[in-house]
Formats: sequence, structure tokens, C-alpha cells
Amino acid sequence: MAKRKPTIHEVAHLAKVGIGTVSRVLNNHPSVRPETRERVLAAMSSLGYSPNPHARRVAGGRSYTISLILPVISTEFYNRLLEGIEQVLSEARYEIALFPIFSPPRLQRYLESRSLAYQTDGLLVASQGLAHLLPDQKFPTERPVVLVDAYSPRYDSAYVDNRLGGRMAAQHLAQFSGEMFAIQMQEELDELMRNTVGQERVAGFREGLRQAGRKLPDSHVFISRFSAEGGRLALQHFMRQSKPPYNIFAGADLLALGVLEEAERQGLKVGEQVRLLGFDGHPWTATKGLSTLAQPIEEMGAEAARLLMDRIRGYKGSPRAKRFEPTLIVRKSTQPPQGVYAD
Amino acid sequence: MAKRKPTIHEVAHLAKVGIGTVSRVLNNHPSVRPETRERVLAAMSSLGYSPNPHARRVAGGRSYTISLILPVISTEFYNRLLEGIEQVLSEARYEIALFPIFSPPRLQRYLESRSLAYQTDGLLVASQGLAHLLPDQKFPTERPVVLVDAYSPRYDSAYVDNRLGGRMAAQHLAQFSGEMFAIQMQEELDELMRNTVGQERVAGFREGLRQAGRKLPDSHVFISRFSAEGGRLALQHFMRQSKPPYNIFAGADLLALGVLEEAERQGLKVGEQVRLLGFDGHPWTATKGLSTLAQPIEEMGAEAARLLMDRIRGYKGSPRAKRFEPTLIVRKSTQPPQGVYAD
DNA sequence: TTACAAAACGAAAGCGCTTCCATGTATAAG
DNA sequence: CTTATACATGGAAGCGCTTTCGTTTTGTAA
Repeated sequence: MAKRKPTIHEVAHLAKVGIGTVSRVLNNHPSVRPETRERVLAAMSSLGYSPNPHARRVAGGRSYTISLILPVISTEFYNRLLEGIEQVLSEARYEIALFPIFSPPRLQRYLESRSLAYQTDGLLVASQGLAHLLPDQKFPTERPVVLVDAYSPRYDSAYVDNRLGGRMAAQHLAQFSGEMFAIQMQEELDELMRNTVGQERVAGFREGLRQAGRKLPDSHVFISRFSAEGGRLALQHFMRQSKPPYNIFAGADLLALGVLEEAERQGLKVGEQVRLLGFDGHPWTATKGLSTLAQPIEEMGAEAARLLMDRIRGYKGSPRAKRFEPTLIVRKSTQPPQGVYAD
Repeated sequence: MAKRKPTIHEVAHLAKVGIGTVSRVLNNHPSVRPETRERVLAAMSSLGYSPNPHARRVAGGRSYTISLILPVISTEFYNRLLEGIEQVLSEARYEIALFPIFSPPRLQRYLESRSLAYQTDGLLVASQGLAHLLPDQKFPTERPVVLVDAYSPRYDSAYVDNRLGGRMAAQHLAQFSGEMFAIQMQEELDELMRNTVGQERVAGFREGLRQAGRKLPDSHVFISRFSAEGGRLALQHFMRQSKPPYNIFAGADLLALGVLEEAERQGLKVGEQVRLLGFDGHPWTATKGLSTLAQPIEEMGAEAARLLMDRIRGYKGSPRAKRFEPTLIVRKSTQPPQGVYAD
């Protein structure tokens, strides 16, 4: 028999206070004297107390949980996003329930009124173009909804300016001689992932190149699924049409990784015959010497969480959008003329 | 203002019964007269009532939720698995909380005592080799644990015999002339995904080929990440070493898909110059004419859910293992001598 | 020191359920 | 027709919290 968990009453008794005070300590209510709070905290840790979240939910009339709806790809991106979200929400003693979208019917079920997603106090939606799937492009819920890594005029959103990222890539790569190439990622899961991210980045890239007076023929854009192997195929494809040097803007670090692998296999020197710029700024790019456009993923997640908490706390204004910009990090894959590239 | 949700009291009042009876109807308690039950059910639907799960949890002392811990790959597989699990659990009025393992530290956090995963009534773990990460190879929880798509002597498990699948593949492909090849999938996420599935399938394949007196040189095994593009690279690799026909056992349908794509690109006729056998039995293999070893994924999920429910209901016996076998489905990618392959 | 507002606190009243116990009703046995 | 037994039911108690309300304590100004 597992010994029963201690309750708020035992803590109150041990700390010689009422249960109301214990609850106030739990919820960071201001009117508790510091020394009382200390005493309560001490009692808690000596008993190994942790509050029963279910009781909290029924008493509070809220679930103290939010739903995060996200696609099942790009592990690393979503891991970082979650990191940022969690940080903000845990301060508010909120939990996150994850809803990976495995398929369109499943999304529908998530949004049905009996499901867990529906029982939460708010929705964080991290899927581009998800709204397109829904009637009226609106989520069928009374609860607040915030988009993250996506933009819509109907909802609060926190997103990165991918188009700008593309232009920054162009600006950076334009310094080099040789032809320009791009790898555009394309998600496959039918409508669900009507992800415009890949398009936007490459569109920005194209735009930037035009401004710089450089060309990007359609045949120099390789459309790839989101995998390292896609990057390898892309480089093979480019090698079939042109001679080095190749200036390649990979729509994502993972694609760039594949290019690195294939370049090594083909004996091409990265930084000279292959100049390569990724997108995402994942930690491992540092050790690989990969230049990249770093996205402030964690901050974006944190901001989205804040927007949602504001709504949950009753904020009623019109939708707010928080736009983030990527940061260029230059490493040896785009062997810079000198140090960090300056604007 | 959203109108307050109806409670059990309103239902009781409308149906002219006590709240106890309503609760009994909710929980399928046997001692409710059919006509009373009807009346209560009618009242519920006329009020649009649905029970408050949080209240249920605090009153019942259980969370009526189980955790499903799963890797972030192979969407399709886990979608189907979830389908099977859901079916069983929803009958028992249980919810599923999903915990995708984005990274090892995150797994640790999931298992920490304050987290949601810990608050649930049981764990369903769908990750090969996950246990290896943990001290003593045991999950740090008092709650029942059931493995799905994985086996361990310490826990109840439901799994598919991958080795057998490999042998079946060998038996099937051995009818053809030409050299043998295999694509072995390998997960990348460090320890986390120490997934032996790919190995087992290929090991079984090798074993079966040996019994059939056929060879599988090491150089004919291409180790690939889990992506369609991996399959394309594999075929390129095989083409560099040998001439057609190629008899290829792809460790997964997704890899086989890549082989199909590359074969078309290279102008190789599938079923003649390239004989290809997948693994998984995903629905789309039918339209692609891909032969495959179908796994009873949904059934496996359902069975795992049943094992877990048994434990939650108090079953105390020693670990039970439920083994499933794949089924060979022959299509035109392994142009059969005649109809369906018979044992 | 007294007077009074503000801050800190204890305890009671819920939150919406499950479960238990007492009561009532129908059926079987005597 | 009576007594025993099972089944059906209503309602109170209780799950562990939050929140409100009223009381006590503290701090501050007179």
C-alpha cells in the first residue's frame, strides 16, 4: 500500500496555520507574511507535499491546463518551442497537454467537445495553415486561441518573419560568386501541413537575390521533404546541372545537414565549392560549422504562452501579433570575408 | 458569458431521480432499471450534459487518464496505434494524455513526480529501448506500466514479432532470381531511440535467406534514416554495386516508398528489375501496388490498452506478453508467380 | 496611549462528482 | 399471506482544493 499523499490539511496543521493560508502560499497570493510563508513552505517540504491538481481544478472551476496542438515533424523545433512555452506556463502553475496532429480526422476529434483538448483553458496552435482546415477558419471553441509560428488576423500570434529570413540569406550569399541554389521544404501530410514556411523563405530569398541583381532559376530550386536525405538528393540534383561553386540556401538546418553529408561524400569542400546557409539555428550547427539563420524559437514560444495567459486572465482586446526576426550566424560553411557579417 | 454547464444535479432533477442514480448511469453500474437509465440518458441529452472530468477525478481518487509515451517519428504507425488504444480506453471512459519524446531530458521531466504523466493512472510506453535509459531499467512509478511495440520481461507487453517478419520476407523473396538487398532503418535520436526494430527485421531476413540457401552480403544492406529519401539513396547505392534484378526488403513501407520513387526516376520496372517488399502494411501500399508485411498495429494497441486496464483494475499477476505476427500481402511489386503467396 | 484602517489569517462554504448507507420496492420462498 | 432476499434508489458524506467572509492582528497617525 502506498502511503496516502499528504493533503493541505496536514500541511496547515504542521505549520500551525489555516488551510486558507496554505492555499494562499500555493497560489502566491500577496497577503501572506513572509515568515508565515516560510513556515508553510517548510512544512510542505518536510511532508513532501504537492498539491492535488485535480482538486485544484474542481475547486477553481478551471482546468489549469492548456492544449498545444502541433504537427508531428521537426522534433527539434518543437522541442525548443515547448521549452519556451513551458517556462512561462509553469510559473503560472499551468500544465500543457500535447496534441500531435497525426491525421486530419484526429485533429477533428481533438477539437470535439468531449475531448481533453476541449476541457483545457486555452489553445496554443503551432501549425501553419491549420485554420484553413476549419469551417470559417475558426477554431470551434469558446476558449482563447493563440497561434505560434503562424499568423492570422483572427487570433493572437507569435511568429518569425520567414520572408525576411530569406532576404537576409540572399543578402549574405550575394557576396559570393557562383550560381545560387535553394532547397525548399515541403510538408507532405495533405492539407494539414499546408505549411507555407518553406515557400516564404525561398520567396524571400528570390526577392533578395533580385534586389542584389542575382539570379535564381526555377531549376535551381529543389523541393524536398523535410529530411536530411532530402538535402543529399538536392545537392546531387544541383551537381547534375552546374559546376561548383554552389551557393545554397537550405530552407532548414536539417536539409543543410544532408547537403553537408553529400558534399563530403562527393569530395566537395564546404565553404569553397559549396557555400551553405541553413535556417533554424539549432545548437548542433555550431559544431558542424554551419552558417544559419537562427530563429528565436524559445522566445517565440514564451511570448505565445504569455499572450495566451493574458487572454485566460481576461484580456479582451483585438488580436495582437508578435513578430520575431531571425539572426544571421556566420560560420565556416559560408567562409566569411571577415568575421561576422555586418549589415 | 458562456452559460454554465449543467451539472449532475440538474440532470437528476429533470429525470426525477437522485444524483446517485445519475452517477450510476454514468458509470454503467448494473443496478439501474433499464427504464430509469433511459430517462436519465434522455435528460442528459436534452440538457447537453457531459460530466466534469475533474470532479470525477477528485471524487473517484483516480485520474481516469493514462499516459502514452511515444517517439516523434513514423506518424502513420503511431496514428494507427493510437486508434487501437483509444478504442479500448474510451469504452472504459478513460482519457489518453500524449507524451511525445522530443529529447531525453524531456522524457526525464515527464517521469518526474509532479508532471502530468505521473498524475495518470497508468503508463503505456511505445518506445523500444526506452527502458534502457532508466535506472534499473524500471520506470520510476508505482503505477502500472505496459509496453507496446516493445518487449520486456519486467512489464506487460504487446509486440509484433519482427524477426519472424524478416524470415517471412526472406521466404517470399527467395523465390526470385537475382541478388538480395535490404534496407535497415536506424533511428537517430541518440540512446532514446535505441530501436532494435530495424535490426531485428534484417536479422530475421538474413536468417531466412540462409535457410533458403541465399546470400546477403553486408554491402547489400543499406542503413538508412527513417525517410522516403533514405529509400531513394538506398536504391542508388545498390545500383552502384550490382545489375538488376534487385530483390529488396525494405525495413518499412516508408523506405520502400522512396525505392519506388527512385526506381521510376531511374526507369527500372518494379516487379521485374526491382522486386520490393515493405513492412507495416499501411493503407496506401495498396494503391502503390507495394507488397508488404502487414502489422496488426491497431490490434496491438488495443491489446496493450486492455493489459493496462486489467492492471488498473487490480490484476496482480506476473507480466504477460502478447505477441503478434505480421501478415504477408503480395502485390505487384513482388509480381507473384500466382495470386496470393501460400505458405 | 488610543483609534482606526489595512493587512493577515482561520474557517466555512462550496466545486461536481463517487460511494456508501439507509430506505424502499419487487420477487422468491415458506 | 407472511417473511426473507435481492435489487433499486435517494441522499449524505467526502475527495482536496479555492474563495469568500468575518475576525484578529499589525501598523500608523493622532
